[in-house]
Amino acid sequence: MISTRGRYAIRVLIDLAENDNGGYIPLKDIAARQDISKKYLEIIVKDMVSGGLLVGASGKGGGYKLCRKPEEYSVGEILELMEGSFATVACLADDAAPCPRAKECQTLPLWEEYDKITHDYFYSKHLSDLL
Amino acid sequence: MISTRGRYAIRVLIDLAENDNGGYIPLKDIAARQDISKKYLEIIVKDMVSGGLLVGASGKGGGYKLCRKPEEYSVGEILELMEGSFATVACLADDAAPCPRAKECQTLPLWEEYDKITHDYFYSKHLSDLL
DNA sequence: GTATTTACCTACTATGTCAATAGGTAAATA
DNA sequence: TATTTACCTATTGACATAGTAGGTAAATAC
Repeated sequence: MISTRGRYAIRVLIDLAENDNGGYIPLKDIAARQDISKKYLEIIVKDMVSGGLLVGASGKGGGYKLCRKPEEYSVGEILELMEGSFATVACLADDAAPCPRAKECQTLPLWEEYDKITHDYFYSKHLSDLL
Repeated sequence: MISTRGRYAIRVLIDLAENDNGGYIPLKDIAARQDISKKYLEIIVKDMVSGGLLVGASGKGGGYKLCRKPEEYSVGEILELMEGSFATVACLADDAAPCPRAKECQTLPLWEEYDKITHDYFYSKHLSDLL
């Protein structure tokens, strides 16, 4: 299940793309337009900055703006950054302990194929497709 | 993320299919072979019986057995029963309150398409494919 | 008809994650 | 100097997950 972290991140990027005026856009405005708690968005946006999805500037006239063109953001990259990974079962998560049953596990290929479908779908979609 | 409820349910069905001897198989044996807590499996298996995935019989010689042929179980049906639904975002869950933003939401089609891909994938796979 | 084996039932619990909130400090501009 | 903004640390309530504990009811074997 994709959480608010990933979903809100995408909405922030859409908002920034559609309200782009060349300068920085204050989080207050984004939060108001998107009807999301500004305080909660701060946490999410902070991770987006450190993850290289956008840049921030403090002080008057500050705010956030995109650091790439919308077609250069894949949805998969955004979700993977915000959700950790989109592994659909625990044993395929990035930080999972190696499963001792993996070799003979009859369900593993099912999850692996689904993970691949998921990966391919979200990496084929870009921010520009959502505008 | 698919939880142990759905994953263990599939493993129980695989175990029953592969150890089918025409009669009932005690949960104790399934739990031992699959290395899953029998107590926890009781909860899962109970829901599988009430959901029509298998039948149980009490007493000596009792246990569980499949009530259909393996090719008549779709993975999608199993997961949907055990996980509630496999909606990938909260606003598409079966019990979700209608989202006031749905009409103008620019991300909704992204999630809807992914939900459809997920649905189609899991309903195309059957227990017989996993044996 | 008693002992044994099995399913089936209700309740409880530890742990972790999610979705925030609270209350600040630092930086940049007017 | 005042204002606006990002940025930082800590805390919280609600809920889900993955179990555990301790029983009762049903069916068969002897």
